[in-house]
Amino acid sequence: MITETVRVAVDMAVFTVRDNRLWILMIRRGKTPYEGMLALPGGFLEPGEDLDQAAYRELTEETSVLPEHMHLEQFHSYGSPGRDPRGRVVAVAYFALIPTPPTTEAGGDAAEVEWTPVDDLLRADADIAFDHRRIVADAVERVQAKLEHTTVATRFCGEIFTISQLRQVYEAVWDRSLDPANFYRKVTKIADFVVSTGQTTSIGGGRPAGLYRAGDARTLEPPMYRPR
Amino acid sequence: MITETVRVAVDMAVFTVRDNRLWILMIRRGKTPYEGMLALPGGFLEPGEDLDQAAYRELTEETSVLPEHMHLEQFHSYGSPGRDPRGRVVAVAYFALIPTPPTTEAGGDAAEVEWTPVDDLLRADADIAFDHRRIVADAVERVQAKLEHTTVATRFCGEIFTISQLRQVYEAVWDRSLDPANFYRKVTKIADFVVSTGQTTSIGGGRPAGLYRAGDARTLEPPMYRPR
DNA sequence: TCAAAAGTGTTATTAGTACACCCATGT
DNA sequence: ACATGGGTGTACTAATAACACTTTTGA
Repeated sequence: MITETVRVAVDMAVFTVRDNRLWILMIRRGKTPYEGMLALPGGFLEPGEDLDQAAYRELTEETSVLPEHMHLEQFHSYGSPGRDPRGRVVAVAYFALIPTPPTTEAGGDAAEVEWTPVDDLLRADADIAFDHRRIVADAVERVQAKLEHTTVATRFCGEIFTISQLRQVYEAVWDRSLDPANFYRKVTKIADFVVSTGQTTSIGGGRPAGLYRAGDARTLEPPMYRPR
Repeated sequence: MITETVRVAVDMAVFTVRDNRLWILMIRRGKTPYEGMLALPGGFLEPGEDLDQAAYRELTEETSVLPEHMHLEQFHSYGSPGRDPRGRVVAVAYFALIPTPPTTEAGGDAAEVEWTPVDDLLRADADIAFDHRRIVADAVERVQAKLEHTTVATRFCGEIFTISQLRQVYEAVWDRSLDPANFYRKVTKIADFVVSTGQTTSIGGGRPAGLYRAGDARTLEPPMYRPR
């Protein structure tokens, strides 16, 4: 049988929500190929390492976020023969959801890290390396679907948040505006999605909002269907 | 940097529906490791080959089914360091949905091919090689979810089918019984899910059933939510 | 007092569920 | 005639959407 050297890489699509928009962490490439273009952070699988471990390692090389405050999930693998001009690379792609505001750590390449609004990035004019435009688009779709029947939206918020902030997460990811009243009722009625802390906050005018933290539920019962 | 030889394999979870049950195609292993145990069909990625191409090649080595009558989709990759005792193997797993009754082709290993009901296979007593029990379980979950908002259930039927046969597919995959009357109305109301051929059939007693073929829709609007 | 955001009430519409009942065939 | 599955009617229930309205703060 003919053999071919294949390398396995892990590519990360790291998302956060800020200013009512969905942002993704990209790297400005400093060397060929695709020098000067935007690419997803990532790296090669190391000996003895699980895929999930590699993804977590790559994530912590770029950001400082505790495991319990984020969501990390594999979503697709990419292996077209020509996807990397340097050789045969199969990329296992992950997405991560982290709270806002994220702190970008000085990990050697820190100066090249760029947070970018996803909608801007996916418009045709952005220069994106490799097949990473497709990977980003796939990741966004997966995250949108994930918010419908899981509780991962809370991973975009900090430990404590208001229902309004949670709604802004849904609005940013789905790119749709939602009725605040109906959203409030639905979210607070779902068992163990959010739990009240009893405290209130008064940032940004208006009646103070109740403060909540993420509950123990991992799936939404019933789901939050996005409007069509 | 330390390098390690990694091989990329494609593993296939091939499903069909027969006798109101979901079946999966497994291989009885003829050599070590895991000799005599059941494993998913699969093989290594070949030079210059895309992942989807490799999956399709593996599928046609085991079954004879035309691309337009099946559904083939990647769902997860598995890369634990110890998952294959022969060395480092990252497996990209696909599921395929093919019509019933499937014809198993004589592909050299034909004698070792075994169609197995999924529920039997996942009961604890079955001997399954590698991490393939987990892969099968993941595949089943993905297929169940897929039937909710896509039209792939029609890939289990032949070119022409009755609404009742389509319902039996849903019942087998979801392992739940559905109300025939409500199912009929819902399915026929969704635009381009199924289209009537104008013909009827009279297999198995009772009033003859209308015959339908799959429509052009790929997503279900509205979705078919499985009962909780 | 006014603007603004939080949260509650109310109603109309729609989707889902249960099940009675008629239809069209083979035996 | 009767059993069998195909297909229609209909009433009940639950989820959704729209929006008026009250509450509680800062300015």
